[in-house]
Amino acid sequence: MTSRTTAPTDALPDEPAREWTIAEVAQEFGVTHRTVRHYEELGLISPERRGTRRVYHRRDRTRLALVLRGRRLGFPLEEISRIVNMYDEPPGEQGQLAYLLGQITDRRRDLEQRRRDIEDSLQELDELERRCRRDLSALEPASP
Amino acid sequence: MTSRTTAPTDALPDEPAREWTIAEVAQEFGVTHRTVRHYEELGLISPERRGTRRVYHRRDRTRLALVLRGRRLGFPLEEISRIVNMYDEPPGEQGQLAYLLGQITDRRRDLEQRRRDIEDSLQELDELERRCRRDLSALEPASP
DNA sequence: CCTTACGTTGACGTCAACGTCAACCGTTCC
DNA sequence: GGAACGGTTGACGTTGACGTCAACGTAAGG
Repeated sequence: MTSRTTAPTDALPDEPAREWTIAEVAQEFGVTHRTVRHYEELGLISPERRGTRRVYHRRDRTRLALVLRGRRLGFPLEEISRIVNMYDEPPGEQGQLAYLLGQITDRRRDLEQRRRDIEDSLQELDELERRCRRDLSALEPASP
Repeated sequence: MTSRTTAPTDALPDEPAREWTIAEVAQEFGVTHRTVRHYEELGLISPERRGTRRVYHRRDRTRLALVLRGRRLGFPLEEISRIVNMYDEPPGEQGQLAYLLGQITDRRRDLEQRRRDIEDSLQELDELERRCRRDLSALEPASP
């Protein structure tokens, strides 16, 4: 009940190995089942197949949360794919690791730029609000 | 020379009323002329028309900068349109102002959510980098 | 056994944000 | 004066991120 859509970032120790259907994850994350399947087509998540049905585990939910955060930030899904795959690759050899470090640097630069953009936007919003309130109080000096 | 694409946020006092061609603004802002025209079709900028040619003024550059910042943040252009139009509307009457204040609140909420997402992402990147460097130093204890 | 609910696979549709191309116009410069 | 250059207007193409629809499978409940 902490957030509007049930905030499924949980890892409750009492549920040892829960499983979820597509309808459950879709609803909990506030997306359609089509979106979930689309992400699977792009390799962003790969749920277990039990017969023909998809079975989602905590791992899938973790990845989906990462994907949706990337989406909120406006990243294209292909880039998101590379990002989430950075996180659960095996340690790898030195070339891989150096490459990964480079990717990390790039991503950090990008995110820091975005943060600056956001700070600037917020500041300008503050300014605009001040002007707005000033104009408003100029219209009616006493609140009716 | 502060940024890669000449950072055209200037307002040099020595140039009293400069004008720009589409090629100039496109190059300085790092977009194509098609993009600039597209933004005009959507009403995001409205350059002067001298005969058939477009003539851009500081006002257009200011708006374009706002638009591109919104784009970097991943906002859809339609939403960006509403945002930039918030900034240079006339003061308006009390209903308008109240509405505007509501919009400001909404935008702020959105931006703050994004900022949280970015902070989280940056933290996780830090973690990943630490793991990465640890793995790397485990491979070659002395740098060759 | 039949319905109902949920799930699955294509496959086509859509919408935003441009890219690309053709055809054309107006200066300018040799 | 004509060729090159930059600009303009359609108009169609493309890509990403899904929406939507049809047709079908299957497990559960009455």
